[in-house]
Amino acid sequence: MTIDEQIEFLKKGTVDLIREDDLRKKLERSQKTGKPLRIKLGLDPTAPDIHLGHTVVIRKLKAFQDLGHTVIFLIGDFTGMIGDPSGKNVTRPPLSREEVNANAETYKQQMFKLLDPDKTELRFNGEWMDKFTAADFVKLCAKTTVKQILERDDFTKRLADEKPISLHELLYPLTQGYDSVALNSDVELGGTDQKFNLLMGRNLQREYQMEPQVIITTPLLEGLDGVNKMSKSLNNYIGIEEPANEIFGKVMSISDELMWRYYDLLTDLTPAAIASLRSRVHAGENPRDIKVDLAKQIISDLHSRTEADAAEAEFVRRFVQKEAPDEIEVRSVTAGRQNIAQLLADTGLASSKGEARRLVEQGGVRVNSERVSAAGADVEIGPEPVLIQVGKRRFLKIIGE
RNA sequence: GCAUGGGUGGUCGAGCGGUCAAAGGCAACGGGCUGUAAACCCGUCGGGUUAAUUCCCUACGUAGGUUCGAAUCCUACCCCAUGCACCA
Repeated sequence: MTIDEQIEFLKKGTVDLIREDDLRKKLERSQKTGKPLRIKLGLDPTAPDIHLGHTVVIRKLKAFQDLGHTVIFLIGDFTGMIGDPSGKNVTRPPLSREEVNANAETYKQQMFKLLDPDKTELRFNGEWMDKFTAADFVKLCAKTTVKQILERDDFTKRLADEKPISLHELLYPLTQGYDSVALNSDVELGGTDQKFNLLMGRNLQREYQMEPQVIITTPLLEGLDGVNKMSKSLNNYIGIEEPANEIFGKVMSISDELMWRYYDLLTDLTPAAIASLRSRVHAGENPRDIKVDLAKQIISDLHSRTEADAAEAEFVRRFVQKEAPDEIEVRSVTAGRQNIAQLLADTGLASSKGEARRLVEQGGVRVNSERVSAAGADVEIGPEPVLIQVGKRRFLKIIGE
């Protein structure tokens, strides 16, 4: 690829590239000297549960790797104590060395589903931050101004809303920025929400007489609801380690509109290819089929092509032909006649008896595929397994003993 | 420390002596429509109990109190936010 093509490739699906000229210079130099660029991605030491939202930026890292550059995961074990300012969870208890290491392992394991381990470095900012003395820290603080820090959107807003800002939160961008100095990074990636922090790294490098890093931001992926950003706490996410069937189902439940967004950010299709899919839908093709392809592509990346095919087959059987799933958990209870509501509560299919009653009354419960209409109904539990279904997706087989 | 405003169900947020298991929104769950789309519509949404919207228990920061009766009033305490205290 020519440098121009590389830049096009790297730019795809990004929001900010600051600055393109700097990137060009770095790429050219790297090509000439054969020295790979150092691409940094900062990670929180907690929550090692990566979901599809994170993969947007990971895919971009992969793009750099494919061009021969080195990816550096920077685990913010020190900054983790601060917590990225967001108004909530302003301080977090420091994690132990063991916990941090365990989380780092999980990161690796999950990240390497997409990335090449040989071109990846894993670092901790504790390496240098733990050695910082109070004097060092003061010197670091001297590199910026209060006004500059308060420039950050989040702070500006909270100030205006009379919401609290803890002093230490102001230090977050500073320590994160310093990591770029310590790592001598050429490029730092992050979500658009990280733009301020990334720029801080650029500024600090300049303060430390270094060549400033290029920053690239990727959009925040909308969650399954299509509105909020994908996050675990909103429960609108697809985890990177979820079983293929789950992923398939979740992808199929997104809106047609959101599907295009996912195509843009989560597949390797070129913009032109995506446009042609769009025109097929315009021409009357069922968007469902296009969505099936999307689901399969995502699963292929995270699992394998075979699993993607299997997930599709299972999906068709379950939801198109409305048959029971392949594998259903079997539970045994005391044999005999049992009240249906009590049974649902006992087996955990409903969280309480009242809840169970409601489910039955609303027609959400089937026993051996027959809808149960009265909460007072009894079910005979014998040696033959009884199939209980709650809603569309919860199944359990019960045998009496 | 002082002043002011706050602490309500998963969450946001109303209620400010009875009709409050507590409006409304969001989330969640079930049903309908469908492509398990989304949107939309209907219903449910503390726990137990009943033939029943029947009765009981738990719940509005914590602990006491006033009252026939308190999420609502009083007292103490805890917690949170903002402002004030220096420059003036």
